[in-house]
Amino acid sequence: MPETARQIADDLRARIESGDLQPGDRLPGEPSLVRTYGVAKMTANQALKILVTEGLAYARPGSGTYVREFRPIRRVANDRLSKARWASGHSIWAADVDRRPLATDVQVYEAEAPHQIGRLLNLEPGAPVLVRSRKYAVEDRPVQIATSYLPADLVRGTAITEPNPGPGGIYARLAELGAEPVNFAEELRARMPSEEERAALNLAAGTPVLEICRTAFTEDERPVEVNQMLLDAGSYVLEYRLSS
Amino acid sequence: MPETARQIADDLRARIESGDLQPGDRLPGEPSLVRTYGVAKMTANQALKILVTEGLAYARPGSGTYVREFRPIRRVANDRLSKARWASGHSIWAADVDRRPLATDVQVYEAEAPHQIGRLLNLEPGAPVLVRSRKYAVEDRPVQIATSYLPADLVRGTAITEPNPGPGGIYARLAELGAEPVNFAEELRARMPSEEERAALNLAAGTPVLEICRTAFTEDERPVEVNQMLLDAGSYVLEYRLSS
DNA sequence: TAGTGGTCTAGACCACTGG
DNA sequence: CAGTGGTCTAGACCACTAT
Repeated sequence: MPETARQIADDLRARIESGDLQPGDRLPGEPSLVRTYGVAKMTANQALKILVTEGLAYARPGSGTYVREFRPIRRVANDRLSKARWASGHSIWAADVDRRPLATDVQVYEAEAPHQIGRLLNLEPGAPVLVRSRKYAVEDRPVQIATSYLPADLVRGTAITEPNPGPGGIYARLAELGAEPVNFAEELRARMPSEEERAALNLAAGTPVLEICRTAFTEDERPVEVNQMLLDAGSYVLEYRLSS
Repeated sequence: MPETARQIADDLRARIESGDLQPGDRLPGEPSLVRTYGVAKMTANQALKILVTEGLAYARPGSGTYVREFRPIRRVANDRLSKARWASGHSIWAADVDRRPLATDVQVYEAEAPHQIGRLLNLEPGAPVLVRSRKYAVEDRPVQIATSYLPADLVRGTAITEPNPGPGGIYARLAELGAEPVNFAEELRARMPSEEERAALNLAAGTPVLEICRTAFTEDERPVEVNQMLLDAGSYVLEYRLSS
């Protein structure tokens, strides 16, 4: 009787979705599945692996396979409108408030603009950019990697070239330079991570990433920053507020 | 020498990322991998399966395993700002223009408001809602499922209850009712699809979905529509434009 | 008909966890 | 220490594709 691994996975999935198995609960182990379904150990292994790749469970070698939990961080893209009375407190996904990611591993250096980035920033090919890359973590768990690119000619000699750019962050410093970002364009896509990305974000199998490319523009429509972000999709809910 | 399947997958992934293997190209088959790496057939199979679950390849049983392509549709969430001169033509991901998804399988019916939806619409528990569900497809390939919920008391007896609501769509009809949506809140999340979702969107393994919940508000901050969307992440790039 | 991916078995060894 | 998941082998059968 083929199709056995999928069958077993279906059974377990049903038990998860029905609430019979709660987040954090331990699933029946491989030996248990071998006994109750009369299959080979590897088939039991594959059944569990299906749930892991679906993001419904995670395996802890030597211990067991467990139902995964989903407690996302809320990222509100739009700051000014966020105080609007509409859409306050009305969210479909529960999210922990005040679990704010903290920046770590800040690295700042100058480099030649990558092709795509230079194009977004309206720079000549090969022009220098300031690169600010950092990782964000919550409770020691990495949740996001971000890399900002700014025209080197614009920011050289300012606090933006420091790992800690001072109060208000780099946007405050840009404002002091007469280049305050006021408009933003975000491009967003979801996909499975590469092996390096999996390692860098310490992702469980079956977790997609959200890739965001945000370009910041001044009042006179000049692009002054490109920020490329990679988010652990299992840790985030994004929120956008739009008018008109 | 363990770790073999991952090694093989790494080799193939490198060849894909280097451009040695182009999108659409056929990967070395299982028998070929068995010969060149001296492994068991099942190990070769698992190596290929790793690339499939990573979304880098897809398998066509009886034919071969091929490198996947990524030609997304661009979805611009914000309409009014979309004509801004900033952020025009500056996109990081190439996307086909004019591959517009078409709605199919439109179903309209009245039902009791699901718990979460009722909350978002500020309705009494158990209040009736009009449900409009439809599927969107491009070139016969399904790319999105969308379900809208509107307060039944508001829209009963209007063209909104028809599968085809007329020119301008349901928002034009809402405007005629004095309930024009002008503000929107979108919550967004990426995850792996369930089995049903995989089937409904005809998704390849290793393709995440984007789940979007959009609430529409009138000028006087009244929620009038909740639209729940499920997108094939491999088919979409989302764009948001923000001010201030 | 030959080749392909999909799946299963029965047994094996490993590294790790937890009491 | 026993129990867990992770992986590999060698062989098998199936349904499908392409020629």
